[in-house]
Amino acid sequence: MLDLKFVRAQPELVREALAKRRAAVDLDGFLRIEEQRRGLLAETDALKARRNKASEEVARLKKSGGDAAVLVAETREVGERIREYETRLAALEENTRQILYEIPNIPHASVPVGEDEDANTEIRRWGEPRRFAFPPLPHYELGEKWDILDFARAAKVTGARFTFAKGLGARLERALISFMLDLHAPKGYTEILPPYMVHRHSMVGTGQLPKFEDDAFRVAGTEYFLIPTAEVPVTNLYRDEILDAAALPIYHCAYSACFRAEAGAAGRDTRGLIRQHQFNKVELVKFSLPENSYAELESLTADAEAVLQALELPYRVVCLSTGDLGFSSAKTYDLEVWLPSFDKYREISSCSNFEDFQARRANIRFRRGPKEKPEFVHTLNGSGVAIGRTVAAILENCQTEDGRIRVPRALRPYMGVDYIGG
RNA sequence: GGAGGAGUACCCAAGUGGUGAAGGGGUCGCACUCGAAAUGCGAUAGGCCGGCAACGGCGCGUGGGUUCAAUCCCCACCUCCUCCGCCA
Repeated sequence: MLDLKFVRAQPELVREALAKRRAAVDLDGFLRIEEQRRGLLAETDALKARRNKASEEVARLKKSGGDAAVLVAETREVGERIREYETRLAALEENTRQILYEIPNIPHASVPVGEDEDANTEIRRWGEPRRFAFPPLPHYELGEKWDILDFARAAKVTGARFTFAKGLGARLERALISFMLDLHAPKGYTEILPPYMVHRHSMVGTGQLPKFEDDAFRVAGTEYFLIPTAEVPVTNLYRDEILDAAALPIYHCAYSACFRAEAGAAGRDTRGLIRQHQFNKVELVKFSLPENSYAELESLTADAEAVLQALELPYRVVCLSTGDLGFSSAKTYDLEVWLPSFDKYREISSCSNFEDFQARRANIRFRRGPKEKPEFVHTLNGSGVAIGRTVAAILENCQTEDGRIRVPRALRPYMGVDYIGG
């Protein structure tokens, strides 16, 4: 959520930012309603001031044995007008809040301007895509070949976009989770195992709602949502709190299952592990002083990259353009891992600085000193990294000519084997 | 799921319809002190909204209601505690 005062003071800046994002928001309409709201609020407050004064007078009269009947009758009318004004005010407030909740964040000045992912800029590459002396198999064929991934039975038991991992496949998921958490912990990330369901307010807090309700799974008969990422519960950990500046920055890492309805993704990535309704992910979340958040974004991205480097998986870092940037983010680096079967780099991590956009929604603040006014923290997060896509990347990048999978050295202590298959 | 109890500030806690929401601890400031402790004095309901400001409004878990006026009365909900039931 943007700062209402900022929107009012700098509407042209906001308009420009929205245009860069190709976001359609009726800013003039919003400002008009917002002005009405403030006018009505002032009138309502004035009426309330009158009523408060009159009530005090009634109390005084009654105490001294006087007759307050006339004043009471007068004030009753004021009360009725207040009620009427408040009803109209509530409607206007609901209106402005709804619009404000659906205005995306303003991209940082360093974000490349462009319509879509074609305008993303490559920042750096690590590793060399391997040249295969044989035609590499896609991960889903390798997974079925060694009976470590079972898509058919998952479809039978649950439906499309679900998977059973079996044997060393299940072990590989578990190994990756442990490996990643163990890698992040020494860098100051306190591990969190969060609830996999949250209420509506938390989804609003991080920006998934109200605009993207179709993308989320709602548990029928409840107000709970399955989390699309651990970002939601972990960022909301400190909602409605005022943190001590000395406690910042706060780093958390969290493993969770993630659930996504993938609305609008029909026909895309239908095979394999790339796009599932349920997948595992280790997430990194930071709470930072505003002045440090861009430095924190760089180190967060480096911490996510460390995972791929340790697993010897070639990747590149791209900076998302204004047209490709997520709703809540001011700046995002995607890590894209090399996937031989696609002959392409595919997203495996997304590292973002949300500045105070989520903090304002979730009301997460900090205080610099005992007498200082609270300020909003900056929140950041990044996948560190998506487990399912890492499994896909390992199977494809580490396959041998006979179709076995050479386990990356860093993972062997967790796997207990050097090869999968054979 | 059932029965009972409770939610007031950083913590404990009083307040049962009427101007300022007691008191204590803690914290901050000042005094005393070489310094600290102890002591004394003072401050301390955060915060949010509107306003250039003066100031006004909101705020006792949340949302409604009754009333000229609600921390207080009524209704619903949320959370926590105790007991019962069920349960990995």
